[in-house]
Amino acid sequence: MIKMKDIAAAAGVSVMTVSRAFRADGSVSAERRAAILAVADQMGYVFDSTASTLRSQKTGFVAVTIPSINNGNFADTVRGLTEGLRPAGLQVLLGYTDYNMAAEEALIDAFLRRRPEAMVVTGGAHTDRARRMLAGAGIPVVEIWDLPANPIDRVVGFSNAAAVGLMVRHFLAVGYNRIAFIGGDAQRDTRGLDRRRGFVNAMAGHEYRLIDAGTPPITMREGAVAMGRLLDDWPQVQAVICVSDLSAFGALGECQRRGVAVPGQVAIGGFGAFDVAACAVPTITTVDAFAHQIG
Amino acid sequence: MIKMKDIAAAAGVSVMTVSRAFRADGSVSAERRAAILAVADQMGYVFDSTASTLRSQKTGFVAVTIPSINNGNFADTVRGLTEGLRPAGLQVLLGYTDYNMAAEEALIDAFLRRRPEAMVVTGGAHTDRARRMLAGAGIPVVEIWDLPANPIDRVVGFSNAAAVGLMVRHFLAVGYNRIAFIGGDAQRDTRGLDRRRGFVNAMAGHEYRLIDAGTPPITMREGAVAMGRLLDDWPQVQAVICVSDLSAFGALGECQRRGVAVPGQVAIGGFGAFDVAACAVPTITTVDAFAHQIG
DNA sequence: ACTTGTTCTGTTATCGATAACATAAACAGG
DNA sequence: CCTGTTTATGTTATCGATAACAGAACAAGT
Repeated sequence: MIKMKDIAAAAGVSVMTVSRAFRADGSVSAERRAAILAVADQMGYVFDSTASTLRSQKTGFVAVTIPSINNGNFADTVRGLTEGLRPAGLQVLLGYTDYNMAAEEALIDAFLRRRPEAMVVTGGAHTDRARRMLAGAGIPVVEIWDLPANPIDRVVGFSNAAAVGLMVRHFLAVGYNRIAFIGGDAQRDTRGLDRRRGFVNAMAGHEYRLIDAGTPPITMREGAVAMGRLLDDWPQVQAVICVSDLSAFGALGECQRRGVAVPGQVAIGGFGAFDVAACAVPTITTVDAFAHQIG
Repeated sequence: MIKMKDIAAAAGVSVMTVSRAFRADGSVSAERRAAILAVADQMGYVFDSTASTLRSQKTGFVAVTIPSINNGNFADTVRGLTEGLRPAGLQVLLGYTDYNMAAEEALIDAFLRRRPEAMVVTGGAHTDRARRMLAGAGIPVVEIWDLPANPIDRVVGFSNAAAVGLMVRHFLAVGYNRIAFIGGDAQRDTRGLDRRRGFVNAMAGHEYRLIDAGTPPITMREGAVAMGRLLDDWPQVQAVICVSDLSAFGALGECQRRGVAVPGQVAIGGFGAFDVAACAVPTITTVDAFAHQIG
């Protein structure tokens, strides 16, 4: 592999001058710089940022962990991050945790070895070791999509509980009193848990049911299955709030297959303002978390 | 920041022994290794892979470019890649191109500077410079989701044209003769273009329409708009094939809003076997590209 | 006792760039 | 014409780990 030394020799300058020519900070005369870049291009040189990184202690990237890449909300957040970091010359190093705190810990560990200049993690719940690693990394840490009780460093998020509370109050105001919540089990998805908690709190004094749809992320299919169970167990249900629009869409489909009128007989709400909520017929009531702006 | 030298001093061994202890290749006696790791853990040491990378010339990651992260198909492929590379100790460095060859070139350039051990790119169409960079990088290059006429190196893909041809023949066999294709404009998404080409070829001798739904990726909303235009212009249409399940779902919604029976009056086909195709009521005919297995 | 091999640890040089410092030439102002 | 400043370039040491080589201690086989 060709390196700066070779370019320097071919261009008749020192290695340092080549290095400066690549940095484009104006400290090399214009014609010399052009000549160096031409030589480099002609020789097929590719800048080696591994060496640059070691000496300058700048990796030029920000590590980001999200629960799942197959989720339009987190994808939007990552797009926002990528766009926001680009002007600063920073790239996003992306990893996903599968809604699993142990996997998150392993990912954070692996990322920190690569010396990111900042770290963005989704949610405020982490293993103790993960918290310690993040706190001791000496870089900015941002927790997103949540409002942790004791944040590690910075936070860009919202209260998932309050957001669902809003929807519950909306449904109650419209006249639905018997409402169910479809969500995942308690172990993993803490944002989903917060939403459930928000639901339970807001439903105080009203009749409600909680349907466990399995292990997060709850898919469309799982939403449909859960909706079927709900309709079997509690036919009087007037409205359903699902942990996300995807499960809400599955629930909607199950209603349609059973001939249950939506929203005439049962109203359906979701979370996340996914495209599918707006394009479904009928549309699904949802909460927009402004995923892109979080990024 | 604490480094190996500090661990070595604290543990009373040489730096090299600490390095070996971290590699866990059995070349350090078990008790000494345990002692070193204990010291490192107690001192909060975080391995610095930027230095390791420079000396060993191994970065431990594979760079992957996909058109969009907000797409279940590519997300599945990335999951497959991540899982497949994990046993080899390799991580995925992910970037997205927004279906834009110039952006892809910039991304490939940025990735190659970081010295990935292999490179995976989606599709077989690249700028000349991107092709040259990939071919000259001295690492394995894999083009996926396509069957390029002249591959750069390795290929894991399928013929998008042939896949849509299958669906056309299926529709013709079922008795639909007037079929339309909803897809993106010609400039960017070459896989979408291939699908359109496959449609046109398979429809030879039959009446068909091509609806331009805008710039890829075609969203659910754009699919709905395109379907509206199609129904206005060509009410006799019997079946529609969309460039992906997302636009197909949008098209389905438009039919439902207009009271057009699906599949009674118009049949709808998509591409990609997204969850939404199976959960929609009625379901959407689709083609499964085995996205996870490609990864 | 001697050779050979295995296991464990240490020493030195190095990966490819850049920070920090040094210097020569050009320039400006009095 | 001199001095102080700016501009453009070069020299040296260094980032933090690991490859390559070397050697000591010990076991096993002849």
